[in-house]
Amino acid sequence: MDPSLSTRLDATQTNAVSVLLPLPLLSPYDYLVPQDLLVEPGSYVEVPLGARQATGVVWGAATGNVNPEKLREISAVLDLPPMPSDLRQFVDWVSAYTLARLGTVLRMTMSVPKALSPLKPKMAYIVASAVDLKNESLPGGVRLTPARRQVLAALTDGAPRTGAELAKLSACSTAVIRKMADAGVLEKIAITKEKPVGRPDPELPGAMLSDVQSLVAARLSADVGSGYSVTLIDGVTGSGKTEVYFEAIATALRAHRQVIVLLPEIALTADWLGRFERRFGVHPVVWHSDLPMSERRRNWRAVLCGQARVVVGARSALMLPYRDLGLIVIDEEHDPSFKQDEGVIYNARDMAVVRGHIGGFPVILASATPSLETVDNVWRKRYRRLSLPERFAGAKLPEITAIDMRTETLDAHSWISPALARAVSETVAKGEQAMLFLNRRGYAPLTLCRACGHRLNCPNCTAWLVEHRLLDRLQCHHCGYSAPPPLNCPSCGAEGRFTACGPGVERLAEEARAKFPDLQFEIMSSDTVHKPADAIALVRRMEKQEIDVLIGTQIMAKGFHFPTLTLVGVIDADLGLAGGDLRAAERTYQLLHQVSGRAGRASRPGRVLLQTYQPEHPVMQALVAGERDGFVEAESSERKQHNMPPYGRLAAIIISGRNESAVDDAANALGRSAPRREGLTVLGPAPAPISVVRGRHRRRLLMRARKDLNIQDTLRRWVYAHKVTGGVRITVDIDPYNFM
DNA sequence: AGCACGCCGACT
DNA sequence: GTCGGCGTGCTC
Repeated sequence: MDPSLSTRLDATQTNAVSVLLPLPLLSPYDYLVPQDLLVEPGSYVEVPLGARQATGVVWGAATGNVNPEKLREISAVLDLPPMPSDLRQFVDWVSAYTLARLGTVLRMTMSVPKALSPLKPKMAYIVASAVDLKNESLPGGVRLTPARRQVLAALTDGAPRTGAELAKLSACSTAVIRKMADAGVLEKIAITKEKPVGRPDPELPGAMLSDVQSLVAARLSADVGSGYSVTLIDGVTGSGKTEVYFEAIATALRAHRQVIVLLPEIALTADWLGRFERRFGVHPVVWHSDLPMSERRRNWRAVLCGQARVVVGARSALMLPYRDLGLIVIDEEHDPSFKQDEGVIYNARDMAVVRGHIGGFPVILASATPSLETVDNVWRKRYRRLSLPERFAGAKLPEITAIDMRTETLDAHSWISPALARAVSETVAKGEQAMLFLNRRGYAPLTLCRACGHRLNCPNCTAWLVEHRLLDRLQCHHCGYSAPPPLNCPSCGAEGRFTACGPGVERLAEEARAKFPDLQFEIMSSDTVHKPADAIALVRRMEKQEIDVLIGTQIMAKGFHFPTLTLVGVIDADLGLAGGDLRAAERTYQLLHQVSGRAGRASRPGRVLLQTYQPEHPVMQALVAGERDGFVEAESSERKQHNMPPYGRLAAIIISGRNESAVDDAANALGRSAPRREGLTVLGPAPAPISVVRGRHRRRLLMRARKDLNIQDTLRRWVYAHKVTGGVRITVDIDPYNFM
């Protein structure tokens, strides 16, 4: 043993531990453990920090890298089960991989500070022991009025009720109750009741599965409890992926293991929850960003204490303190929304696999259009693939045709080609419905002045303002800026000379209404559908055939089932291909495939028309020919050639700040000191494509490295050796998806 | 994240 | 002369 270490341990009497705090700190702090406190790794503790108290987690042995005389004592151990060790390992791993500070990653797991302390007790009433209900004799000569009789009746089961509950049950005012308490008829007690979360029942009958589905379900179930594995369920839309992974969930439940299901935010629909409830008898515990505080609190505690058995949510559900996690399902694994772009920048799909590896349990990825990253892992035999090739109940995949827009003649300010218009008429004439897809919100993406050519742009960002005619406002989709449309041009002062350029869904709806005055149209975008209830209402109206044509953005693409929808028209199939995004082609393919899947989901066959100016593009060719695998292989060899992910590593370094020259200086300094070594290139600095967002100027550097190089080490030595001032911030994005 | 310290503009 | 803006730095 190192003698200096032993004296140091003696000096601190060895009863010190390290405590990680949910603050932007790089490492844990050491604290003394008082004799009367019992702590273990993972204990949630309260510690003094400067002048205040903070809650943290015991991370392990003392680090010993601070003067022992500076150490202060842990104040209290919270009355909670300790943070499980696999979650602590996971926090360490995520921090090391993403280069986010350790304390910042811990904070994601402690996102509900109120959940750490016990619920504050409420006052409730029970019948006083002196009251004899049989003889109706009340103490202190209190008369038994009808209202008072009602109150006593509401309490006969012995359960305490709050004043408000009791007043409601017995249809009287709280004054009656207070009076009865004062007279000694009721007794006031403190209660801390927490509504328990539902317990899913795996033994309820599941859906009828086809032979292939049963086989896949059985193989997934066999994995549960036998260690780490990753399986891709590769199944076309409507092949019953959900019902199949439900059986794996049932197996995990029988084995008393907790389960996470991650869904893209917009796929967490009433439809999905309904299917879960039909299979397991209750709603799952849900977790997403706009959950009310009381529910967040309850769910967080239910996860830690083990009452929550299945948690369904967006990516942040991965960071909750599960005590016996045994299965993670990532539905729509290819979806780009699993990548978090702010704060701790991470990809929930990849981190879920890591969590499965640390915890030693299976991870299931499901998709009809798996990401190239995942397919490559299948090819390299790191993941297993199970295929569901058939649409359930005999439904056929839609036929996809391209409309060559170069040969169609369209009027000015018109985006629906004659060919598509004909298809809409035919479809509606058969008593079926159509969908027009345009992935652009609002009326028009650009407004310009015909007098001087000025473009209306956002005061905080280098972006155009999007006109939203339904709201009569101009909006910036990058920072949320919103203003009424001006009368005069801010540049030349000309009045009423503005002209809208390009279509959004609102403008498309205007054209469609003019072309088909007898049909019913409805717009579906995040502007018209805010709550799940809005979506349910819309689905109902579709089912009742009150809508002939649905016009919308990508929120229509997922999780909705419209039985008599048989035509999908894609207005601008090329839209996502512009811009130098590494995954533009892959993403466009996935999105258009997804939207196409809305057509003909029941007994009637569907068809899809893609309006494109480049029908020879590999994405269009693959969609039309139904050649998904060929497309993925072509995309793969393209990426391989350029050493792009998944065949090389990528990291973006973003330098931002309000002072443009300070940002430039910092970016140039980073560029000059970029590491030079074999197998590694650094590009930039260059202004970000949207160079100002929310008033912050941004420059980017891009690092590309061979797969066997440890880019985190390189980045730490390079980027974090720079100290920046003047409000400049440096962010590192490992495996970037967003190049804006 | 808080909170204190510290150095430059408009007020009792 | 002070009050106060929030930039920088520290908390075991």
